[in-house]
Amino acid sequence: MRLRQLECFRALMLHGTMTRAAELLGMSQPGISTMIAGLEHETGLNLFVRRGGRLQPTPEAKLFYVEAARALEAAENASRVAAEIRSGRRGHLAIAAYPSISINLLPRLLSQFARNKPELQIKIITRNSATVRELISTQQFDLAVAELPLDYPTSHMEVFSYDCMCMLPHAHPLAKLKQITPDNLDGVPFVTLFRGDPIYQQLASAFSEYGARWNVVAETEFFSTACQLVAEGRGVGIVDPVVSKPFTEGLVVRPFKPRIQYQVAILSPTHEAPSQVARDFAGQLRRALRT
Amino acid sequence: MRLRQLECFRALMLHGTMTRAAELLGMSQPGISTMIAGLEHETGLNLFVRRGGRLQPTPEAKLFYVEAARALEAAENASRVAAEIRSGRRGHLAIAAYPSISINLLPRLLSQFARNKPELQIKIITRNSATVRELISTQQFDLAVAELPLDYPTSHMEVFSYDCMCMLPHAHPLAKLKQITPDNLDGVPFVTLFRGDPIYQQLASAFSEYGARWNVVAETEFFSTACQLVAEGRGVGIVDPVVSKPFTEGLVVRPFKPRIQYQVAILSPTHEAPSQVARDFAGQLRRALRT
DNA sequence: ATCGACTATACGAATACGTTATAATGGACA
DNA sequence: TGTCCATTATAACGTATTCGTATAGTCGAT
Repeated sequence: MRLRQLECFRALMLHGTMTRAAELLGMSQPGISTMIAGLEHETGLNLFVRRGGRLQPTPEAKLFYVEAARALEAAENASRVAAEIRSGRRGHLAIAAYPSISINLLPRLLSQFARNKPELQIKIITRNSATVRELISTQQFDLAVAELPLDYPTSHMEVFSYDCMCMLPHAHPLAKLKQITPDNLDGVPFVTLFRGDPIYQQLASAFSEYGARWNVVAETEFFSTACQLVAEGRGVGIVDPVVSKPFTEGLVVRPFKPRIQYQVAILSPTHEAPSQVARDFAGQLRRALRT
Repeated sequence: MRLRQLECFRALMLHGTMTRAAELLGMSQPGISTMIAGLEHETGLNLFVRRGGRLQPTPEAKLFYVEAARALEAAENASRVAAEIRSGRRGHLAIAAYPSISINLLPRLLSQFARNKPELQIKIITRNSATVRELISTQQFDLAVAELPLDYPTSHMEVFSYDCMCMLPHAHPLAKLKQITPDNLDGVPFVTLFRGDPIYQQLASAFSEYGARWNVVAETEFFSTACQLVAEGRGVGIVDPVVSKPFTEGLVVRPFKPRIQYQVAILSPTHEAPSQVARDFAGQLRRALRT
């Protein structure tokens, strides 16, 4: 039993004559005739009685039609779903990300990506970078974004490195400088990430290298929190130029020397091949993180 | 998208390798390979990644599989239903019949016919012969059984004629005769059908022809009722030899002269072709009525 | 009787299907 | 490292299916 036969059968049942069914399916009348003959032969049912040169569906045809239509619809549905999957309109996209990126950049990118994809199920789970690393290794997510370094390296990792910028409140006197160095900040109230963070360590050695006093007045977990403190005038601070950009609105941002490196990475599952949607979105994410 | 492709896809998803899928479907491995390649090409989906010379289903394949399996099952179901229809295991059989036949013979035949046909829906509607005639002309039934004559003739009518027999209570003195004539029954209490019935008229002229006194002590609507009265010893009567046979158990039945003719007919819908089940059962019925 | 609308059959070309033979790939193991 | 084993992919080829055109047959209506 072939789908084409069922299609012809349905058209014939719906339109009464082979000639019209043929028009509808864009094929010739003899084509329909042979299709129907084949279907009758294969099913062993007399689907039509030829009376007066016309076809009349038998009771068997009416019974069979119900199932035939159902099967056709299921096949057509499968086709449609294939198209949806292909175009990324259907599928699921579970992303694990560390907090800073999942607050603003990720949802912004995702909602743009999901436009025109009504059947796409999106999940964002926010965890610290270590947990993200674990989640992706247990294949629970299609894509993950974590800060480096990770406890142990992963294959399928795409790294993005940034040089952190110095951020100052709007009317800060140092805003006139093109570039900030630790000696400019000697004794200036400073908002930084926590002691355990690589950023903290890099800053500490930068200040000691320049022989400047690092006056830490606040430690935060995220850049976004630090940005808010700086905006409130609590001090100056340091921030990455891309992921945290949305939080530096209204602040003055200047290059910082020496280089304070901040790295994030896009991680993919190792054992399972990533889905097309995941690859597509990874592309979007890559473009955004490269900027 | 062809069903065969979906079949191969399913087998491959379920069994992991093309080689095993091929075995399962009774075809060669290259056959599966080209089928899958065709499916991937037509749907535009990368269903499998070739890694390490093995196939690994992509997330897209898993999504698509759900719909593919559904479509396949629907098609297989249609096939199965076709087989059921063909063998008469599925369908409906609505029969209109006049009372005498629908009391015993029809249900007996039907239940025998419906054995091994679990999905066959049976309907028996009992009406007098005139109503039966109308029901069948309005195409409400697949088959009808009515007594003749009908008010107006119908095409697709198969007539069965019987010579009525005389029935006597068990120990009746006339039981010793091989054949009964009206003069044997001169003045004998007689149970007959109603005055409007052709049987009544035939009996009346038979008795008058033989110059015998017809002593009608009871009029009934059905032969079956008459039989019961005769069994109770209320009198003798007349009965058809086939349809009413089940009711003459324990009675003495003898040929009657002159011929009292009783006719029934199997009627088929005129406008619509009868279903295969209807034709099949008509055959059973014909055999039973001919006996 | 002829026309019009329809279905069935014959035949040929393109496509699909499924086979065998064979190449290519990669993992396991000595 | 090389060899064996299991797997997938490709090529070549015969057969079946599909669908077109041409044409014949059938029936009802005018």
